[in-house]
Amino acid sequence: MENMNESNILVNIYRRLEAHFGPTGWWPGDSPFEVAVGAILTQNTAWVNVEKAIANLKESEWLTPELLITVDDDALHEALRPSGYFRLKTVRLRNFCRYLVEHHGGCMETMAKLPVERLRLELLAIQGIGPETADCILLYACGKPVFVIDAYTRRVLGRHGIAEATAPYEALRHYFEEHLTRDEGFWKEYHALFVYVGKDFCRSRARCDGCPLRPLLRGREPAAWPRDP
DNA sequence: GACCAGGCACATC
DNA sequence: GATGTGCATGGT
Repeated sequence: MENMNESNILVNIYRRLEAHFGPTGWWPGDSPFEVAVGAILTQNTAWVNVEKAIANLKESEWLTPELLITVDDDALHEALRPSGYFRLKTVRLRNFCRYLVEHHGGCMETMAKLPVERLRLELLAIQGIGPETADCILLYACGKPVFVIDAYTRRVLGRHGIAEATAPYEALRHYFEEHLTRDEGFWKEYHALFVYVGKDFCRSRARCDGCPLRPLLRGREPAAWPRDP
């Protein structure tokens, strides 16, 4: 944290968001495995639809890596249908489950014992798991200190001129990781709060009223209303 | 009826 | 390296 000014700005942003939204308790889920499943199913999908798919998996008692690998194709399609992209997500979910079973005996806690850098590379090597999904699994399912970047994060950064919203994923991740105290509980909440403020206030110019970041960031906002990266 | 939602892989230029 | 497209459903 060599640049204390930058760190202070980010901490102040967090305080504003935390004061406005309160604790988010992210990520919702009854187990690390369920969190990982949710991370895959929520790709480009509203969470409310993911909940329906996860409820289907629980109802069918398929919410284990071993069973998700072996259940019937059509049956899994139907279970995942509410979360969209169901053919794609059937494949992606199974890719992750096969990795978990073959490399860690199907145990998330065993997987989480790997060093974060190595585990991140292994997750990224799975077809269907990109940087955001990998980091959600690392942070919320494994408790690893990685800062998740998503479309909402970029939107908030762009709207308020906090950082270069179109910067590469890794550049933004490192920006937060270098300027914030390394604390996975803190980072879990911070990412969730970016999603909340991005949804409620940064979606359009018309929704800016009452944004908890406006009093703090006035003067730092870009002259032009940026488009989503 | 367009647009968006807690992305990713792949093709093409 | 940037840009475009397919993937699917449900809410606004």
